[in-house]
Amino acid sequence: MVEKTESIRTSARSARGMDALDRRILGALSQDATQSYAAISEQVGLSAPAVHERVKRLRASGAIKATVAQIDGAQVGKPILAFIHVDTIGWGKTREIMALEQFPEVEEIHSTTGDTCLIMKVRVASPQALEGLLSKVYDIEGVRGTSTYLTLSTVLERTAQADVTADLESVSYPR
Amino acid sequence: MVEKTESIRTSARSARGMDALDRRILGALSQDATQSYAAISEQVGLSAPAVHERVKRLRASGAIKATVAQIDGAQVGKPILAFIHVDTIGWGKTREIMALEQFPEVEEIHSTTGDTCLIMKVRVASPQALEGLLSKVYDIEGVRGTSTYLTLSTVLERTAQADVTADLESVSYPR
DNA sequence: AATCCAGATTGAATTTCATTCGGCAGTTTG
DNA sequence: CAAACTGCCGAATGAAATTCAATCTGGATT
Repeated sequence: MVEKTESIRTSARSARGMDALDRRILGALSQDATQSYAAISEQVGLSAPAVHERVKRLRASGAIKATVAQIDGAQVGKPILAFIHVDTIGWGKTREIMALEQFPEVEEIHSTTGDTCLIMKVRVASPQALEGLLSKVYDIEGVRGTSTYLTLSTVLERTAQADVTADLESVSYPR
Repeated sequence: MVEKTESIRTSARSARGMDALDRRILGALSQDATQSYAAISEQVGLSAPAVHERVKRLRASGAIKATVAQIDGAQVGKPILAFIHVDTIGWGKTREIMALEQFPEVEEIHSTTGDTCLIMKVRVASPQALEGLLSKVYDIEGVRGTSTYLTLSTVLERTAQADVTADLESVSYPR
């Protein structure tokens, strides 16, 4: 019986949805993850242990994928940010694409619609490094061509994703 | 005399460069910023207060731009990730581009080279939301046209930037 | 060449914070 | 209607961040 209740409890917990308080917590953490649970609890109107419990759940469910430090690329010797569009023939070549993960210069790889099938976001130290990276891409079988867009300036860059403005009125403040 | 020494001290501190230990600390924090200074100190071969001192400096210098939680877009109701290329006529229209920052769906805006002048990374809840966003872009004066690339799957997504492999041998371990 | 000075590191001390525990209210289930 | 479960709060505990004084090292000045 004990095992049965535990399994039911677990499934009920994982099936639980996300409410406005969770989204507000995510919004706070997506802007500054260094603030204490006490500070967040004041913003969302909960106690610190309650916030901690929810954050733990959000981590377990994968809603919070990771907590990381954002590094200024220019200060670590990689001032060049570029987007590379890769034109590929057919599919099933993802194994070789995966090999690009070995290069720390590659920050993102997305499979997309459109005439170009792959979009890469790379950050390199020099034009030579970019050239070397492009040659590696060309070596991949099935790559028809590439288009590179050098970033001249970054106007906006943020990670905030939780939309808080939707249901603020549904938040219940205690006391 | 006293004032002179102080000014020299300040300038010397801010002009201080970044060594291999700083890069290793950045590498650790860019992968997981929740780990304690004690854990990082074991990785880099320093004491915990020394690591803390360096991290504080890295924050002040801007090398660590922020520490944020990475949110799973799909779990917060925004499953659609897309890149929008904006073709603009001339320049000086950045004021109106800045207005796009008001939309939480817009995560990044880069001014780039190539036939398209602007690359945007957006995360929206629905095709309708994407359509609404595109109509806002079209309303901006000087926008000639746009190209949208829907992300089918994200192969790689990371923030690690500090290159550690470069100068490991130059790291000096105390004692 | 020797002395002095600035910066960095260390280990200990302090304080803040994360984490756990018991108890209670609201809600759902049987 | 009762029982159980979920989620919250307040207090307590443990660990971690943060500060401090003292020491060491490297470099510049005299």
